Amino acid sequence: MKSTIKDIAKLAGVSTATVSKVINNKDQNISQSTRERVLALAKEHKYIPNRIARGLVTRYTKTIGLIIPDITNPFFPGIARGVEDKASVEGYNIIYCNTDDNLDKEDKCTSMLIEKMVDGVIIVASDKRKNEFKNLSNVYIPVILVDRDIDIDGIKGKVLVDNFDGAYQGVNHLLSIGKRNIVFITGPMTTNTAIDRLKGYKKALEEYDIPFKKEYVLEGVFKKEWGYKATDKLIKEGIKFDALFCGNDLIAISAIKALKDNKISVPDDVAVVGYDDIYISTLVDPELTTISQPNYDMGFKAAEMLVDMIEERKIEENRIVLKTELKIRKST
Amino acid sequence: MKSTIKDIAKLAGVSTATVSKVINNKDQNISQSTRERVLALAKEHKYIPNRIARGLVTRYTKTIGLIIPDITNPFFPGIARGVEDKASVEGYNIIYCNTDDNLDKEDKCTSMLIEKMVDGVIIVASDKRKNEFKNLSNVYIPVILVDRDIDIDGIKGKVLVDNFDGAYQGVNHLLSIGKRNIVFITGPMTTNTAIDRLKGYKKALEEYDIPFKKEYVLEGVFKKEWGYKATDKLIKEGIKFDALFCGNDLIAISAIKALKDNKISVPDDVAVVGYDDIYISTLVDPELTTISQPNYDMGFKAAEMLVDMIEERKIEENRIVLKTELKIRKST
DNA sequence: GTGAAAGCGCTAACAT
DNA sequence: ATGTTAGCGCTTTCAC
Repeated sequence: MKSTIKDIAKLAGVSTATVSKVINNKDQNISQSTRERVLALAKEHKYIPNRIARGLVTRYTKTIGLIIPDITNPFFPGIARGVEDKASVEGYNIIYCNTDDNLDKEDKCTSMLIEKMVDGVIIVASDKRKNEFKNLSNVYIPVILVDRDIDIDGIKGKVLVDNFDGAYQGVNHLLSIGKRNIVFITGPMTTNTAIDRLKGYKKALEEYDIPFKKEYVLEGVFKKEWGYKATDKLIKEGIKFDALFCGNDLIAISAIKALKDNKISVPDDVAVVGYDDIYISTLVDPELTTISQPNYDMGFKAAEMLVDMIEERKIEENRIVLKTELKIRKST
Repeated sequence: MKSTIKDIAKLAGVSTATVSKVINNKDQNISQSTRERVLALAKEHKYIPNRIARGLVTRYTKTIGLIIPDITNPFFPGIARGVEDKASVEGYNIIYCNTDDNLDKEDKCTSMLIEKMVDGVIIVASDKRKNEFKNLSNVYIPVILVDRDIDIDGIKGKVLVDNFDGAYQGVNHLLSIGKRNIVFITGPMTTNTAIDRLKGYKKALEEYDIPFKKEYVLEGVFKKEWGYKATDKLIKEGIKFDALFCGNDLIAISAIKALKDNKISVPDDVAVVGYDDIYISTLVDPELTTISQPNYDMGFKAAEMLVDMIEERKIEENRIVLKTELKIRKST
């Protein structure tokens, strides 16, 4: 049977208050002898403190909530791992939920997290969200937004990635290797992510005095099917292009597939740049040139910021924008 | 400010006991009028019950622990998602930890989970583990092992995959298309997973009256680097082979890369079969023939079994072995 | 039908 | 240097 603080107190012949003090090594006013006795007994009887009970009185559970769209999407495990790594060294556990970018599920998650008294939450929120998280509004725990820059009331911090610069780098690279007809196969333009990247795309073109053509922007979804479909359509419609700048690696990889199926060589005829640098991008043929996103770092930084907030340490920045990195490989 | 059961009780002019009863809709002996009044007040004041407090008295927190080696490894997100999906419909949350197959981290995780009073745990445990989880031994919560079949005391259930049959199917397929010199590039033979697959490999050969050659078994690690290295070595050493049966898709994909780099065509010269069916296996060129593992189902079934145990429902089976499925694609 | 009281395991003043 | 007490928010038994 699990032993409680009472058991240890009784065995040591002291009060529970004393045991509590030595377990949490608070207060130096405990004699060395009782301290040792208590510690020895605790060890002997495999005493594991009950954090639930502790949390009820201290109001801190040492648990943080992590809400992401879908752990099965290769973009998110890096974030989840970064969060957990930092959280665990700080003594926190992670309760994680998937939302499929569904607002109802997000609300359900936040509600459950509140019930469980998490100390804070990290969320990759749906772009569809326009208003605050209703469950989080009347509760004073810090909430950090990751990856998606959405304007929501009550958000205490953000950890983002510079999408403008990322796209700029990718397109600039294509231009620098002589490509001039660069098609941008993007996800939904309702998201800041896609909007910022389009800006970066335009900026790069501008610097090379290349007029922007809106028929070179293909708006779809961030899924692999879209890459194939979009590329196939370009070819069938006879649109002239010599490069593809893709909204993510999945799109890029399936675009390459479409090109191959149409006997168009990569990178000679058409160069392809992806986005994300999911780790299979080095496994495809040709290896994919892509914009590497610091997912792990995003998670890590978010956890760091959150813990700092929870423990009321001084926060340097409550909006961190991480840089992406262009990885030049064989597809360009 | 968050309202408590006391607040609602005061507002409704009843005792906390009454509020508790209506919130948990226990006991029919509550008049319709008070029930409605309480419910209305709870809604109006956004009352969210505190499960931490509740857990302290009921001994159930509606939380389960999920311990996996590394969420960043494409094999695990499917399991994690399956677990969460089933758990959440049953009203449970997931606390997740990564262990990197490190026994110390596993022990640390289990200890934290006990501190947080989880109702049960699902674990993909390290093959290195020989003895029971010490933190879980004197606490009476169910523990379910997933994917790796390890003999540990105190385990209440297992959800596994038929590795013998999976390997048998893969090798049998290679034989059926006329391949006779089939190399098995595997992970460490210290794991039941690898051992069972070797058995399946042998069985298939036997049925075709092909003698087993131990130089056709290359033992390494379940990482992509190993696939390239092993294949490269085979070629350099001039070993004759016409098929590769790989321990996982990462190995297979990088093996294909090595073949291509050596101008060996896939599948004509050498056919390749992977294992796992991580979703990029349809994105590589050629699309990979592989053994599809029911990861999501494993997680889902494990959560189902665990919740059944926690809620003391009748358990049909405490050892589930799921079937794999051969996906024939372009690499064979 | 409803409430009073005890208690889950723990911590935090405040005494002593 | 240690103990007493109250209480975190909730459920549960038993009494009315």
